[in-house]
Amino acid sequence: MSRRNTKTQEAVLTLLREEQYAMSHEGITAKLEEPIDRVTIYRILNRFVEDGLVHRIVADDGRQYFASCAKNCAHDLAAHNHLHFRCTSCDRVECLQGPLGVELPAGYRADNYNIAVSGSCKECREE
Amino acid sequence: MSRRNTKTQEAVLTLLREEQYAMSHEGITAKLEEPIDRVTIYRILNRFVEDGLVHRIVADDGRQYFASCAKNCAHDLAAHNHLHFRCTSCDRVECLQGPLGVELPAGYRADNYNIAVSGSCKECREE
DNA sequence: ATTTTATTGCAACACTGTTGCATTATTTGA
DNA sequence: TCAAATAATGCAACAGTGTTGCAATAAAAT
Ligand SMILES: [Mn+2]
Ligand SMILES: [Mn+2]
Ligand SMILES: [Zn+2]
Ligand SMILES: [Zn+2]
Repeated sequence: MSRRNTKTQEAVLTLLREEQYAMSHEGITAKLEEPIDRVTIYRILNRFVEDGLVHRIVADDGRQYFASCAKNCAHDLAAHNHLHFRCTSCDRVECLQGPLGVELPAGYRADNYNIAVSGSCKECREE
Repeated sequence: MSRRNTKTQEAVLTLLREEQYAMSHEGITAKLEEPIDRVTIYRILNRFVEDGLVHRIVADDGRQYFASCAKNCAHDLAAHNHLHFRCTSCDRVECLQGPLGVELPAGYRADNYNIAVSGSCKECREE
């Protein structure tokens, strides 16, 4: 099942690459000029994650956020072992700095990292 | 709005204190011998979190898990800055070891830590 | 051009968690 | 001890997020 190129997917990918924050489905919908079906957006995002173009963060608000993988992203598990910050005021989710030293007990295997902190970001606190 | 003592709440709290894993609403429901209304359980759990008796983890399956705070838990934010592991085979969520060195950029304030890793636990991998 | 099948849109669904409101039961304290 | 105040409960309805089924559409391959 090889992928096909569509305007729709291009639009979503471009959006994610231009945006410096991780975006929720809602946020993506809001920024797309041409309306795309909700379900289609979800399917596109899942495909992107599957293909390693994008990574998924589940924040403590229980929602999924999507961020384009960095250019230097090796697309391996460790590359996504970094901190995410969700500001409860502006509701933006940022990918922060490099890998965190997360160590599991012997015998455990990590398949996915989901490291998120919520609070208020610098910008919001300065008001 | 002071709290009142009820059998229902006792039952849930006892369950959480006896269980060594963080439990989901579903898991709690399954282990309660006397049936309690779904909504009541949710409300009880939210109260426990509010009162600092229990902490809430949102795993990357998007669901909430609840774990009794350790006896030595200071009930401050830092005390919950530890790793959680969800096994995708047995679906158990464990609270792991001590505080992780999570550093935020200057000017940010953390209100909640949600550090979760999913994968397979030792027990499941040994099969 | 024709065929193949990945992608889309729509409808319906599943799941988790919340809110409104009347009822019940724990506290308080007269 | 009893009555009043109100926290906790149960039920119904709702809200939000994400998924699945299926027919229609459109990209790619021949
Ligand atoms: Mn990230
Ligand atoms: Mn924990
Ligand atoms: Zn902010
Ligand atoms: Zn396991």
